[in-house]
Amino acid sequence: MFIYSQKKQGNSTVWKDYGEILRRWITTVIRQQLKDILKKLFPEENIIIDYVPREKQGDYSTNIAFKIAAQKKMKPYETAQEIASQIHHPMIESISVHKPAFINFTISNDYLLKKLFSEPETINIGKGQKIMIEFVSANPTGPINIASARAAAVGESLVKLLNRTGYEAVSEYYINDRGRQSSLLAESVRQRIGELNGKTAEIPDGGYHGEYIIDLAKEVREKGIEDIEKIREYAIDYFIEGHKRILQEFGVEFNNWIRESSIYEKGYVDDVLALFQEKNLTYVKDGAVWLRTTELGDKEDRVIITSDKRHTYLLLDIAYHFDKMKRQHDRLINIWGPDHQAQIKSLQCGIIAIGYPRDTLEVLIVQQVHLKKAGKLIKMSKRAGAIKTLRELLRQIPKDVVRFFLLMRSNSQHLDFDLDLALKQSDENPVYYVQYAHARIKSIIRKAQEKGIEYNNSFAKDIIKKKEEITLVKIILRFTEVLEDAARNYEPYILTYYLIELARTFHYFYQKLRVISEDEELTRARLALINRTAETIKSGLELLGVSCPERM
RNA sequence: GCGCCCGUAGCCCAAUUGGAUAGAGCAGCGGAUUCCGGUUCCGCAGGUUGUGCGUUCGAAUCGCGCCGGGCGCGCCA
Repeated sequence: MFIYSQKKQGNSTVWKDYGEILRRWITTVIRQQLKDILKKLFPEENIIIDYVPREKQGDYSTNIAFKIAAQKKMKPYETAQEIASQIHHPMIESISVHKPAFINFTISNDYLLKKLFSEPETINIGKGQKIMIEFVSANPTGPINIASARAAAVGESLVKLLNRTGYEAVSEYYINDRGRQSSLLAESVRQRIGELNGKTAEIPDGGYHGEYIIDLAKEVREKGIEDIEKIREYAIDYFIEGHKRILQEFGVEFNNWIRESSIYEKGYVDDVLALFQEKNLTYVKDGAVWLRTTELGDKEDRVIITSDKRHTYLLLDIAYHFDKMKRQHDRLINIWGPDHQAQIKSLQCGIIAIGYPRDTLEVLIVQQVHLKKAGKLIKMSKRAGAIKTLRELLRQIPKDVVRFFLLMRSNSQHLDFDLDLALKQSDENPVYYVQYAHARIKSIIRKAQEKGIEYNNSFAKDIIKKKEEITLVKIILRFTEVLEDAARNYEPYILTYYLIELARTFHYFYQKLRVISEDEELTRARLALINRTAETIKSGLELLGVSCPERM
């Protein structure tokens, strides 16, 4: 193994401008800085910076030597040594070359600590791009179920993550307030009203059987509403209000609620049809109007107007996305359940048809949620009354736990929601584990204040040097990198896992070292350190929509 | 039949998106703590990454074929 220590080389020109360079670089994420350094040496290459596996020497690592060696037909290990010898930077304490050809960087403690206590970074991977995320958009024909709850948790967290990383992101909820489903709803309610009046209810095919319809019917009867159109209106408002209330209770608020009917009112359905006509993208077959989606990459052409002159959901969806783009968004993200997976392609073709690039729209499929109790999955049938709703879930499990649990898996993973674990208020429950770390820190800080100990971020940085301290410093500094990864991948769970690890690292630190001691200088430094830890936990939980109490 | 997702320790899941000796938690066994919050920490044990080929310096990750599980595939939304 080769080690190049920059200090030993005593390169005075490198070190002369240390202060200046430090000020200039300090606001950039470490991983990005290393990328920039290597980019100067290899402008053509896609530089990849990894974390060094635990128990290995160094903090960050690059595989660039493998690629260069392959290109130039050189030996990887020697190439790595040569590259390593060319890199000098004040933040790098030492560079080492390992086995096949990894180049590892160890960041200097001094630099890490100065960075930790400098101004918080503003991350800007989004560069002000305007993104709209549409999610939940549950039909106003029944209560919000648990699958939608997951979409709500993911969507809201994503909006926050994207805004935190330099995008301008907003959320939207789309309401299907017209069309077949709402007609069936209205008729189902009318039948139930009839039943309340002593007749036999005849729920239409595809209608709604749930008991919640009976509650609604009682209300409608009370108000004396009889006209079917008025019933439809009332029923839709009833559910929308219910959705708003429960989502608010869940901590999810949308920037905008938009109704399908408003798309019609703006004339966008006709505009879109005219646009298709103009581009010769439609034709009539079997009395229906078809969109030539095959020409845009779909498997088959799709019907947009049925032979009995009804508009299909696809046409409406395209018109709705036309509306979204009219509102000056650079990109659109939709969060859908797996049952809608087959529609992605058609809609993206629609996006092209109205004149935007295919990747303007990205659809995230968030997989289903299964409830688990006593080690067994609870069967969720779509039959009336058997649906597990968000409301029911929130009656049993605290909001914070539900949010956290729903963000513990990657979007594409099926999620088993363990009700027994969720109910436990012990360290087995990861939400409390993370919150407890924060509360414990706050308790220590209160204790210090009672003793009249003042602390701030300006202390001699070489006081912090124990292994447990430095490990904590490093993991806190990774926070911004984690936010980038989570935002780039649209995966809040990356942040969830990070917070558990951060809490674990703190608990370990706490177990090994005392914060408040006889050594006043050290006490002040450690108070500053744990205070940064608490701030990071709080900031992370906030992005997940989970609260962060001072005491528990 | 076709499309998408998934398969990793007894259980539930990670693995920096192609990197180094595959890691946490739970369950099991054994320890720590006069103390700033014991809702904490440490150790032990646990693996042919469903399976077979292939791609390359390097594969849990990529490609093809099987096996197993889930969800879709309307002139419904």
